[in-house]
Amino acid sequence: MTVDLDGDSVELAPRLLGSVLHGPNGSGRIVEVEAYRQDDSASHSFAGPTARNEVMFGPCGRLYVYLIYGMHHCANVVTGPVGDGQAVLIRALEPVVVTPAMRTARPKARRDIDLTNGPGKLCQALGIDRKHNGADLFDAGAVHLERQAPAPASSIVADVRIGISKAIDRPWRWYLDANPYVSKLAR
DNA sequence: TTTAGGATGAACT
DNA sequence: GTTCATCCTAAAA
Repeated sequence: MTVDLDGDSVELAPRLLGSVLHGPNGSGRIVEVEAYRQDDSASHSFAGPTARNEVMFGPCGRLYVYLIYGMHHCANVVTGPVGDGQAVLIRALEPVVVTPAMRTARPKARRDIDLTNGPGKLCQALGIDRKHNGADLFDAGAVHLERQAPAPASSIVADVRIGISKAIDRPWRWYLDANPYVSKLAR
């Protein structure tokens, strides 16, 4: 059941493109991801387990949610075996259906595009916050993941990650080519 | 259209 | 006290 995510985040991240993340306010298809590993100075898990990142070191298939810049939440899918701190950051979603709840949750979004085209935005739109930290994504709850067949390799673009200051050279960000919900395109 | 800077709180040094 | 896997607004071009 969860065997699917029991591997290396760098291998698994691009294979999550196309799967659907369900939240309290609605659902979205994953169109942009980034991989983070323990041997990666940009990862929260780099320096070992702490109170904040302990979910990353737990079983795969759980949700790791944290607060960034004092006001935004970011959602990650934990991968790999227990004791290995790695995860895949969900950077952008394409709404399956734009629900009234998503609109209400993101009054700043003028266009549908602005609803979920960034890691903080998608958490706000779907209603995901720290109370969902550690949630089992394979358990049919308010927040869960619906696996779909991986997107074809020909539709996936690899690029460097965004918003980090360390290990900036690793091409561990993947997104669906030409998808309008991708937060930032290749330079 | 693009760019620069501020907001805001928890973890960590 | 500093850092941060971001977003939004206002101002410049």
